[in-house]
Amino acid sequence: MKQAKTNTKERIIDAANKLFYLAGIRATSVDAIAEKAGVTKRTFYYHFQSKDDLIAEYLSARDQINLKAFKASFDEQKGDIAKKIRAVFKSVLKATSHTKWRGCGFQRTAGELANKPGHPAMKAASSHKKNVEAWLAKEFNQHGITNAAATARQVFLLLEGALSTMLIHHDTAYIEEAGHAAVLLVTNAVQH
Amino acid sequence: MKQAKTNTKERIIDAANKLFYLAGIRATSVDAIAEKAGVTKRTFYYHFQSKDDLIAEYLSARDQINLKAFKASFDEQKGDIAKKIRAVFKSVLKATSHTKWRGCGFQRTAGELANKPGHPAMKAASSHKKNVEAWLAKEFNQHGITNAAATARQVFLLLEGALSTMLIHHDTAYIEEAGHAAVLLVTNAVQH
DNA sequence: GTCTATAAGCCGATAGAC
DNA sequence: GTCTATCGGCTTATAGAC
Repeated sequence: MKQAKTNTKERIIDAANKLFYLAGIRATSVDAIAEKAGVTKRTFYYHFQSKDDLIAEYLSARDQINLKAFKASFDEQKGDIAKKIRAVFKSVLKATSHTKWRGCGFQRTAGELANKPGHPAMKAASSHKKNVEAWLAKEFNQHGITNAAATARQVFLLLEGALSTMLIHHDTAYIEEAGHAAVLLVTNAVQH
Repeated sequence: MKQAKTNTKERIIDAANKLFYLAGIRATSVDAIAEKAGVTKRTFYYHFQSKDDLIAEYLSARDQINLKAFKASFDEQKGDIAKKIRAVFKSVLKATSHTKWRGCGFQRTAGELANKPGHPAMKAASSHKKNVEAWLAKEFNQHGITNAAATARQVFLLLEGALSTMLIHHDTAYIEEAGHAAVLLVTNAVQH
């Protein structure tokens, strides 16, 4: 029945999410995913056309989850736009402080697929990052920042740089410094 | 004789450099590297203990090459610190405009090895990024910026964010916006 | 829709010759 | 220091049964 089909597919995506994020896409075999999901490979290939197909679905499923986390930390913080941005970076600091944190899954997947620009997972990564930047631009615009698009891009770049660097150095001081710079740029933009 | 040994080893590293950067570390086989270098696998394993060994040497060899490129664009530009930083971002714009550009090799390698924190290649990536940041801090300090370390880190984060994002979007507008923000932060820091 | 079994090939690494 | 040959295992994906 339909119910069972959906559960199985979601269980496979859940397993892929954990394994892909932990060890990377190419280092994770279909065998390992099927085993973790508790299904055989035959079942796996019933639900997914190929491993590439699963990779794309894995990233697409992460898009709204990550975006909602950003929005939540922003919306929950009361005060001016500088305070709200500070809250966003603080929530990233908290997320990246976990020992299980292994960088940004979108960045890492894009890195692994760098030689396949048309890959659906690459499009999913691009789409997600555009969504984050567009959300920032929308909020900045609503908070009276005239050059909202440019400022949003600058804040976005600081965030991405910190995510990338913290994967390499495992030092949360980078997201803090990124937050300081972001607040500086936003405050500066409000006054113009 | 020693001469021949050195040439062979360098030829293998050259081949690895091209293939690793093009397709990624895990997607590149030792077979493919040996073939491109024009040696057999037996010869490969005479010069390198393992594939992991080669990965580390590949990144270590890139450290000074990249760093010198940064320094050159900075030193060649005459004028104040803002102009020099603008020149650095402009040189990155030029480098990332090539169709063969596939992101930052250090970021991509670190992403693939995210689950192996002690891997020598991860240490090489960390070391390289620290060198870039430390070089910026040194220059900022010499150019009379009081909070040189913090400003250097902010500029570094903008650079890293742009490199990461351009791999995903293939849009050089990001390095331009990063450059604008960097100049803004540096100019602001000079005045304090 | 899920199972067992297996294809066909590529992976990193090694053996022995010279 | 470089060659040919090959190991054992893992890879994505498929075949046929129920």
